Amino acid sequence: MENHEHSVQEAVQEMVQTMASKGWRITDQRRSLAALFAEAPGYLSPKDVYESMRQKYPGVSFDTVYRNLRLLSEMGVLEQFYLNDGLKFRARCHSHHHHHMICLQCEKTMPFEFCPMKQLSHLPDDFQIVNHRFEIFGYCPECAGERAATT
Amino acid sequence: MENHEHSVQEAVQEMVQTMASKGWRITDQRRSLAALFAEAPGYLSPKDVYESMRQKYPGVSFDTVYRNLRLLSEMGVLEQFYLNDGLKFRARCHSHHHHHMICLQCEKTMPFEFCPMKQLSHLPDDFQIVNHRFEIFGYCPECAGERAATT
DNA sequence: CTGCCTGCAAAGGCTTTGCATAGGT
DNA sequence: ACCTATGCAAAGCCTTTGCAGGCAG
Repeated sequence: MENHEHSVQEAVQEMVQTMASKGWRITDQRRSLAALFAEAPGYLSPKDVYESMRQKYPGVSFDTVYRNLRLLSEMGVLEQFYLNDGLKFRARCHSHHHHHMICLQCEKTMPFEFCPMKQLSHLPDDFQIVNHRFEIFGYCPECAGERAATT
Repeated sequence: MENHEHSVQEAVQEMVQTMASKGWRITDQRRSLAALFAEAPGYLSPKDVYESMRQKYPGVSFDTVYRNLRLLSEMGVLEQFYLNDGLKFRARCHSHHHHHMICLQCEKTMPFEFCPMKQLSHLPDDFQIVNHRFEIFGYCPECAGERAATT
């Protein structure tokens, strides 16, 4: 939309190349799917994806959407997340490690740099850490504004 | 099992009283359900709960389990959590604020005190924070041992 | 041309809902 | 006695699977 136009293109290319490198066929739909996630500011449900794809491919079916979401997740291009109202997907961040603030209304995500694991000490040291999760939920500036206005 | 026998009883009482105070009937099954969660060291799936309840009440039905899990969640007695393999429940911690380490194998949870929000500064201050989530995933001492032994 | 990808249809899980009966208050 | 909670059955999602035809490589 603004000046990240370039990185969106890059992201699509990266996803497509990942698919191709694993021997998957690059269909129009899969390219569109990659573009959809590259541009999405937040999480998308299978239904969101279906609705969105249907505008361009009226005959698209739910099972194809599910198949590709699943495959893209298994391959690490997308990441799954259970928000309160079900399973959602977003492009996985391949850049440096960071965490997100997630808007409870529009589900847009905003990255921030602080990682609690750096500060963390004296845990029981016999617990073998594999990964972690840290998210802050709330309302983004736009949604917070709306809510304040209508209340 | 050991010396937290007392607090388990207390927890059951607390849950039962919460139900009663909202005008709900205290059936044997609901009391058992409360006991089940008071004693559970980690997360339970609806199926786990069903299997467990069935031992005591062979005629129990899945829909009753779901109904009560839902009601207890809405009332704040239980909390829901999507682990990788589906929706799970556990008794909500009513004590002081803390976070958990969660074992990827046995799904047992272990509390710890560190909260990243205390350390957190310079987030975009126009994001209106509502709540947050911080979990560390890995293997608990027992499961880590098993894994090391069998590998 | 070959074999994966798609759309269709149907099945599979998990969860919810409607109704008559059992049971708490 | 009243009214909620339960069990049964069926329906409702959401997601996956099997199959024949279409399309990328």
